[in-house]
Amino acid sequence: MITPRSYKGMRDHLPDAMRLRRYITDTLIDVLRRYGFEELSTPIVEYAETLEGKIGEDEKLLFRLQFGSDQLALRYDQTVPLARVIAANEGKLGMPFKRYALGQSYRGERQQRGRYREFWQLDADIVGVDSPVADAEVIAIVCESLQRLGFAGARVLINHREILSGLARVAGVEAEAAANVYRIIDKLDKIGLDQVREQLVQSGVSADAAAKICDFISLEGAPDTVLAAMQSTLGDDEAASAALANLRAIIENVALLGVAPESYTLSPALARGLSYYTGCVFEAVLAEPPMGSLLGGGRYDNLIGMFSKRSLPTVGFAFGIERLYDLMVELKMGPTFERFIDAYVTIFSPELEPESLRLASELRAAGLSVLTAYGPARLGTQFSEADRKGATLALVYGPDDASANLVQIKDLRTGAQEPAARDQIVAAVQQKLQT
RNA sequence: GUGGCUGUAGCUCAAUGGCGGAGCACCUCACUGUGGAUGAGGGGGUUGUGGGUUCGAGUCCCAUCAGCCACCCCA
Repeated sequence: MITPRSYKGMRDHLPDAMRLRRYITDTLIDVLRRYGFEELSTPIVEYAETLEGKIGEDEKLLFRLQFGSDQLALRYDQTVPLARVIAANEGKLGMPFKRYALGQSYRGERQQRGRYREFWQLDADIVGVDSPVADAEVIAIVCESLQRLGFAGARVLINHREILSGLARVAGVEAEAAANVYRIIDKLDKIGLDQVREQLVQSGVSADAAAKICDFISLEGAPDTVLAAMQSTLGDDEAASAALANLRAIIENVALLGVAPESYTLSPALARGLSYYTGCVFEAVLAEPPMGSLLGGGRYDNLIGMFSKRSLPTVGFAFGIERLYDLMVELKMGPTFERFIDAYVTIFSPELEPESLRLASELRAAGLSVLTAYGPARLGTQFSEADRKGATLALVYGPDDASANLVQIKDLRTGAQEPAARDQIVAAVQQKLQT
């Protein structure tokens, strides 16, 4: 016998889990469709060279595999494969191109809460425009989606990579040390300002520069206030000023798109790890319980250029389905899914089995989800199974019903039972389901 | 990848180094044309796995696997 075990960090999704997971992804995809996104899906396996050199230090987390002499890897996210497929099909797609994709990605991390080696993401991107309207649109989508799922308290944190670069320059940090600075300030929420200052100094940043950086990342308040304060620190840096103007435009458009002010905030400490981001970056977090970010995204204007002579500006993000799901289970959110089968057709006796199966067939042809018994059994047992399997109605066709041309329809929600004419059964069942 | 904690029935958890249990869930019956309630009965475990110490190990030791937490980093 083989021990039935699954690989660490990877989990099976049983029907109970899949109902909620499907609800989550259906809800999110519905929002994306209303914004005009189209589905574009790529393979899980890529040539290793496609993924290498795009994601930064975490490249060591790539699951690598070899088939014959082919050097392959499982995708680490869906963004890099998107860049590849866009570069190869640019002429067919028509810019700007808005895509979404639902699927697994793989990272060889040690498993922890909210972190799995196989995890599902719903990725969405707008390819081919650098307008701040596009950045604003994806942020609006994110806010709307979280609302729809019921995460009223979630907040979207927004920052800009070029503002961080400007901060590093203005503080006098060497270009090579900048990545380290981003990594440290990104931990502000977790370790606090004093620890950030300490770690900055430890990493070789001067006390003066560390103080400047800490002042900057402590900025908070309404976007206008924060932007003005940023401007006064970074005003002399040309690239940072451009980034501030860009971020201002994005924020203005987010408001125009109808997003409530309390659902997003500027967060000067937000850095995000993936090395391909070039502009605006954002993520969504929930204050309680702790779960890391529910989604993450930003603008990456140079990634497609790594696969093509011509680069294409792109902004995108990915929902973390595992985290959304785990949180919704923990917080008892989402529908209850008590009745997800329309009808269960009982089988009274061997003689009446054929007619019961015909009955089920008619209901299915009308588009209903129908279970049948797999043989005669005590009616009590059959009702019990019908209830357990989530049926709304149970149908009985017994000898008395057969001779009277009736079918008994029992509503398992209430226990009430009524007869219906055999030749009107589809309409009668549909009518019952409406109530 | 590094460090720490945990692992007993499907689930939640008991059991001083001395006979492995409870509640819930599941199955059968009371009930041969009616589920949820009630009652009676039943099935379930190599105590994650493999070694070791001991007269005796769920309990102590080592290894391993998995999960949780902290790093690292991230959805």
